[in-house]
Amino acid sequence: MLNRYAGLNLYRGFESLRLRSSSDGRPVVGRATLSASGLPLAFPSRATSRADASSHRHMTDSTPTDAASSHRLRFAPSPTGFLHVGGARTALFNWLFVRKYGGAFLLRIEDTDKARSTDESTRAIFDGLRWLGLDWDEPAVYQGANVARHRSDALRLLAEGKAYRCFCTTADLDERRKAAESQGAAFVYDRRCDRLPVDEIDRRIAAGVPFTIRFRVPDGTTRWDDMVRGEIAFPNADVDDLIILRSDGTPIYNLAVVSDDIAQRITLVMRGEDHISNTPKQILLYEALGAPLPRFAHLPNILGADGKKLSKRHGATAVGDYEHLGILAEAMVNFLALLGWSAGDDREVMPRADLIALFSTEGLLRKPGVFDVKKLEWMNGQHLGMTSAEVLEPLLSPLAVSQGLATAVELATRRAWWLQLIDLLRIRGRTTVEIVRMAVPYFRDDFEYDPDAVAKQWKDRDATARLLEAVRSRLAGSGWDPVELERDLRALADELGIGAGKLLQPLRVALVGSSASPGIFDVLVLLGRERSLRRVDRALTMLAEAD
RNA sequence: GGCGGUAUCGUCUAGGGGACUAGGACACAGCCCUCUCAAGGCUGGAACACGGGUUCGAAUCCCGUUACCGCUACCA
Repeated sequence: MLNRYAGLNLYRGFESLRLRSSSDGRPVVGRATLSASGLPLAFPSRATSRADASSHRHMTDSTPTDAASSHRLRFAPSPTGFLHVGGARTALFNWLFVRKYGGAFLLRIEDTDKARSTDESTRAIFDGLRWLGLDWDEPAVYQGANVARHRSDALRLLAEGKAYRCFCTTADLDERRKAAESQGAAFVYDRRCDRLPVDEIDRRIAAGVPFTIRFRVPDGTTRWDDMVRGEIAFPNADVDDLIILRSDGTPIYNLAVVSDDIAQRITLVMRGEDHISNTPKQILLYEALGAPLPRFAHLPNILGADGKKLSKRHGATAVGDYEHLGILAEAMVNFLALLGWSAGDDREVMPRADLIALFSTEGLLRKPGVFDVKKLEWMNGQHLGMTSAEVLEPLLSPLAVSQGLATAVELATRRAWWLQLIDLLRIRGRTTVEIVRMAVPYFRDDFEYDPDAVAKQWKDRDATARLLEAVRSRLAGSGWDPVELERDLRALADELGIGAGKLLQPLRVALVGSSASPGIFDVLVLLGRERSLRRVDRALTMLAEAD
């Protein structure tokens, strides 16, 4: 980790501030395009271009985009892990809002917790958003690049008497907190440092006693009209005097967010419900800083099957996990959109364009929802069925290659054939991974024969052998297209006096080793005459060999 | 503990005083279609947390209870 906070020189900064009555602090604008950590990733991708963003816009209906009231929303994840589905959902709603009503969707990486933030996580967040197709409209901002502004905002509050120095140590605070809790009481900071005489404060500063800066919460009640929950009010008495600047001069979350949201002129803060209790603190900070308030919207949490907030122990919770499981980004977006929002009618499966067109803040839900993987898979199957083979091919080819089914060159040479196979398989599978698995017998001869299918369809070995013998000679003389094959094979069944199924099922096992596959005549065409006959021959051999 | 939030089938939801013997979807079961599977169609079981109000009338409004979730850091 690079020492991105080097050179803060905090005590000097504090001193100079104390002598001055206001922070003259030249506004420090974060160098947004530069990653504080040196990541070469400031711009997301071509998908971020203005042109692209506006192409989304014209797909939606109406909604004014007059610059004066243009919305500015942001997604502000902390890079301490992979992009979680909860975070992805939050990002999606912010994105949907902007694509629907106009404005800008911003990305801010909250990397001020240097102990936990990693470049790898930042990359994972970019990858996840890119995969989902959630493009942001301005270069990503790194919060760590703005600590100077955060600090000057904190010092300004100090200078204006809206905050005070607190000399209490962490150890002391912990002890008092523990004591209060053991008596069943809620711990609230008793403002003892706010009552220190001026000369005592000066003495401690002179003695180099470390201090934090605490925001002095005013009397009254803080309320706001939450876009999803209606009015929420907190008596300020329940809001603790929060620390806004650590004793090492770095900012605390609530201050940093407010400072950045003001700087980025955010108009609507849409985030998870776990931030509800941070909101009064932040509103108070906006007011103290003299900045106009944004609107707030708190989305419900996403829960695991056990009803607890979704976390790693629930299994796959990173969006990247689902990408690897074979879920389509379109399906993931669709599914996530329905977790906390409803179109108001019974519409569930829909493409992104409809999601944008139908999105409305009215449809935002308050109740936490359980992440149901089964339904995600079903929805993915629906999307697979709606997506053309041409679109699916670039997704499936790498998988087929990595599974050793073929080389990329081979796939390219047999593209028409490959597309035809995809077309037959896409409505039968629920994930791309499953489709590739189903494709195995069409690529390789060493596929597995399903024991159950063999036991059931090749029960009477002699009879099956005679049957396949007949099928083989009929196949050898048949024209090789679905219509002729069907005609000839059905005729054979008639001649033999058996139902078509009695003939086709044993053949299916011979061809693909399973009792489930696309229509048998399509399978024959896909396999080709030579390979089909070879597989029948092999089945005959297997039937003869078996005791 | 304190503060805040939420409460309709197992799950996601529709519902916003009478159209509700509560609708749809996933999952589950059965049937149909059919060369199998998938898809599709049909059918079935399955819910308004509880208690008070308000009202001619409450899933819908109000209060309380309960349950669950979140927050309660010199984390974000």
